[in-house]
Amino acid sequence: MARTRSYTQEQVLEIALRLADAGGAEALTIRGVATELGSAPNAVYTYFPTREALRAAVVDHVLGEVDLDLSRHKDWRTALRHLATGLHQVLAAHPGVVPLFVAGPMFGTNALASGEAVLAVLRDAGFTADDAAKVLYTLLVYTIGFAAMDAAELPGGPPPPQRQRVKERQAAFHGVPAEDFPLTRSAAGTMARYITTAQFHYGLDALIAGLDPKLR
Amino acid sequence: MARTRSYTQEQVLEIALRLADAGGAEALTIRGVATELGSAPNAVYTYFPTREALRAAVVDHVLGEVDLDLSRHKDWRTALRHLATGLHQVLAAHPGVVPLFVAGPMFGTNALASGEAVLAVLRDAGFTADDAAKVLYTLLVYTIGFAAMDAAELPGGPPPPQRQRVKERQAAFHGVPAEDFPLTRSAAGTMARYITTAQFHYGLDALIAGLDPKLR
DNA sequence: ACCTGAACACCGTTCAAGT
DNA sequence: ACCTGAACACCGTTCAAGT
Repeated sequence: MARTRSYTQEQVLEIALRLADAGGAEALTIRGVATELGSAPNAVYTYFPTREALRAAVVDHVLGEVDLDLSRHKDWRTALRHLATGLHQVLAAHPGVVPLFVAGPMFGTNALASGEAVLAVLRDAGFTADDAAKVLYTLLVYTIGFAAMDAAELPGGPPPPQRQRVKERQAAFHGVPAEDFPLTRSAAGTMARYITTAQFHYGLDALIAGLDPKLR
Repeated sequence: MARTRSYTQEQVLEIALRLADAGGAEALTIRGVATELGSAPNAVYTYFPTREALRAAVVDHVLGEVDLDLSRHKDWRTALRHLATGLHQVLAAHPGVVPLFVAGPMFGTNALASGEAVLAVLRDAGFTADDAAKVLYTLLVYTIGFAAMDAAELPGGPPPPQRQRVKERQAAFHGVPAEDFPLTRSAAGTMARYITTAQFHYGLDALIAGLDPKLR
């Protein structure tokens, strides 16, 4: 007989996100979700056909946390900065989900909506459709790339405060032999700060500045 | 009694790289290496203490394929472009290793050597040590980020020719509903080409151009 | 239509034992 | 010092069966 689902897709999604937040990307498993659900592992396949489908859905779910209203900004630079900053913040808050972002979404509803919003801003600013798309992807590569390299060194669980991480990294760079790598060693302080939002904005500002001459 | 190793670390490393090239990052497993070695799984721990250590060693091994001699370039822009292009090519040739690059190396011999080379070029060009390090990281984030998003959509095995991949992507973007996402849909041709070296250079050129005003 | 039990073919890692 | 056998605690996924 027809029976009703015990859970909604949304509920399963939120459990998956909680697992990733608590234990990193590796903790987001079918069996882990099943345990949280109190069901057998294969019951999860009622809601998502594969582990990859579940992961893609989590990505688009998290992307929904980013503010996509770019219409209020008067120029494209501010709009791009706003979107990249918002995405950066959401990714930094969910480091366990970041590795999944690298693989996509591309075709999730929120992914398409955010892309469409950026393309509209760039069209209004006079970019060709071709240039607009290239600019959009460049921005995503930098933002997701930055978050991915940041998240990769975290163990799982809620991210420790930036101050503490910088301190630990400083200790690590202190171990680099000054005889062999003098320039690296003397830049240890800066390198320890690679994970900060200041470093993120350094690169972001350079990128946006450099995209400028592409405008007709 | 003391017995000699059956293999060198180098040989184990090359087996691991071959596994990643043939089957993607997921195929680079301790047990897979053991099978290739014709040994029990735990024999691999004679050569590397953990799976993570093996993966980090593979990353630095692959990084050794990149040409790090930047001294012959007359300006820093050309030097940066040369390094990024070389890294891009090596990463494109080993998509299965790219996910491991996101996690580091940072402290491998080749990683430190390449960083030191870039810092020297930027110092000679008049950058402060602080700016030089920031520029270096921005370049790495973009290059590794681009390769990671590229590699993520590949199944494992030798990468198919770019033409074929673009064609497949074009079909996928053709499925986006034009009523809801008209701008995305009309940029489908450009988006299908996100994986090309032309797209890589578009963003790279913008980035290098934008880093310019940071110079004193 | 949804869920369970049981199994298959995998993982990384550890421990005690052999040479 | 190096390697093996055996085990532990995991994976994703499939198949047949129950309600």
